Amino acid sequence: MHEPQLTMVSLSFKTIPLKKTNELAAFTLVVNKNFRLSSTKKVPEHDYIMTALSKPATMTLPYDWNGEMGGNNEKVESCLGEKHLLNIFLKELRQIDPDIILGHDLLDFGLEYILQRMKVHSVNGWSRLGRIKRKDMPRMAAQIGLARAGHDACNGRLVADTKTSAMELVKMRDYNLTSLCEEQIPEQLSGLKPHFLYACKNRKEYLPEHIVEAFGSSNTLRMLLQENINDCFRNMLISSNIQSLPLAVQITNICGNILSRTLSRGRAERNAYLLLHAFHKKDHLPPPPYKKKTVEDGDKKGPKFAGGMVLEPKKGLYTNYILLLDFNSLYPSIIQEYNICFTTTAMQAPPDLPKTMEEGILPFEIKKLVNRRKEVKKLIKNEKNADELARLNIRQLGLKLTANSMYGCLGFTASRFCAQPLAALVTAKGREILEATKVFVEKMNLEVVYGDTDSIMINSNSTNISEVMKLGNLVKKEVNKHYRLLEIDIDGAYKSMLLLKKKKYAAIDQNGKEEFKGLDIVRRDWSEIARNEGRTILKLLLHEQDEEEGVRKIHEHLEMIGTEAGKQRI
DNA sequence: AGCTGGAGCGC
DNA sequence: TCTACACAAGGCGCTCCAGCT
Repeated sequence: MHEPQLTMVSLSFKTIPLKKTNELAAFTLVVNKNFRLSSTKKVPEHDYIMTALSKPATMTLPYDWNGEMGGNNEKVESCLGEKHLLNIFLKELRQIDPDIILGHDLLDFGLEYILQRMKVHSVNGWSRLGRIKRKDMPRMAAQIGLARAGHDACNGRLVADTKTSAMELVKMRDYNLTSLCEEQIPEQLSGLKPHFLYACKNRKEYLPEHIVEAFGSSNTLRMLLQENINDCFRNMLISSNIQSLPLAVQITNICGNILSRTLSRGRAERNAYLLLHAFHKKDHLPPPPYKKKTVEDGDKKGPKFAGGMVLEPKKGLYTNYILLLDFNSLYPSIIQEYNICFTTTAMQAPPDLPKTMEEGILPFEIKKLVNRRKEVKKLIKNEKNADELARLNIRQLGLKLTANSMYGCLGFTASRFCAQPLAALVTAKGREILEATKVFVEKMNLEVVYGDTDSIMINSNSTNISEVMKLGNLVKKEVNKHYRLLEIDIDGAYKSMLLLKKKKYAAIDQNGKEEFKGLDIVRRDWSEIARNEGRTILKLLLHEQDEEEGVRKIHEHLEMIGTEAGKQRI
């Protein structure tokens, strides 16, 4: 089917303090009338920009304000006050009639806020936010403790929220717009001017008092509005960099759910749709929807069943190669290997393996996802066209994410298909497999130094990488003999490793790449200096093959830090 | 000294 | 046809720290 051309607006706005709340002071809409949801293009396109500014209740506009941005003919629509501004906003929205609204933190804040301001001024046309004419506003957070009314009001349009999408797709410390710009806007992009990209990457944060100050002169006001315009482009750049829209389309195609919900809600609902379709197709009655039996049942803190196994680490500094093996997609594989399903397995504790030979619906669906991904990967190998390659890559990612989220949803009490006995059975088999692998590897006269859930680390007692890989291949071959489709693979080899505790280690791999896991230096609750110095010291230790020499260098470095700190230079 | 609860990681 | 209700939401394992008895 031909993909439709859609209209997208990127929305950004600024507010200014007013009594106990904030008043809407300005907004920008960047409009693109040729947007394609599946496009993997990295350079955003737009047709025009529209900016409007109001004279806030507590402010005056600069005496020489002429409503112009200067330079490139960008006009600013100047309004008499907030209500006027809101009406202009609705008028524009009506004219543009966007299919997609893009912005940062729109779902949990932005849209709700705008709706709230419309309510304050009793703005009549509020339902123009969406595509259904409505009389009564949906109830808002202040009334019922929820912040989804703004989204609800945008019915008929997709809301693409860079914060929500980034939280799902990329691991970061903070998801505020400034951090997203730093980390998710590329250094360079052919087709975009470097200085513009640089400006987008380095966002200027406006605190409420800075916004007030910006109204002091035409120049500073123009700078404020320019930043607001840039925020629109920033969101476009971030969105295309994390590819949240094409990925959402893929996931929605895979699961058969609703696109707007892929963009706004959690993963359990997508899984539920996939399974409901699967049950229906097989003409099989799905299990009754899971309902929490008691309040404690769902809300009680703490684990409801046992999870993965963590092997006791043999602590220490290793300067031989440590071989790293792990099972490919352990939990999805276990579901297939043992035919674990609602239709095959008794819901009981302790759980027991199914006796039936008939393939369950859950393993069948996972198998389909895995096989489809294999097909896509095959295509990727032979594809030369960059656009098509990007599209295929998104597709395989969607398939992988969907397969991997199945187990999580089995254990999730709010899921339609919550089945904790099944989740418990999956993890029980996982523990059994890891333990058996450890015992088996030790029987090969090899030393297992650590392992977590699906991985195992073996001391190779060798400093020769090709020898180590040979050993790895041997272990892999032997372990894989035990299973029908479960598969262990070589993940790499650590040239040196400092193993401190469960889930805490530092290492350098065969290619010189550093890995720091769980240590204080990767935790944000430690000061920057402690993290940096810890890192420096670990590098000294790991890169220095001679332990004594490493320790000497560390002492030297710490002396230096102590002296510098004493002089208050740090 | 020992507990509990949470934050923030790893998988 | 109208009103009230509630809409959020992958899992567990392992330190480590603060706060308490």
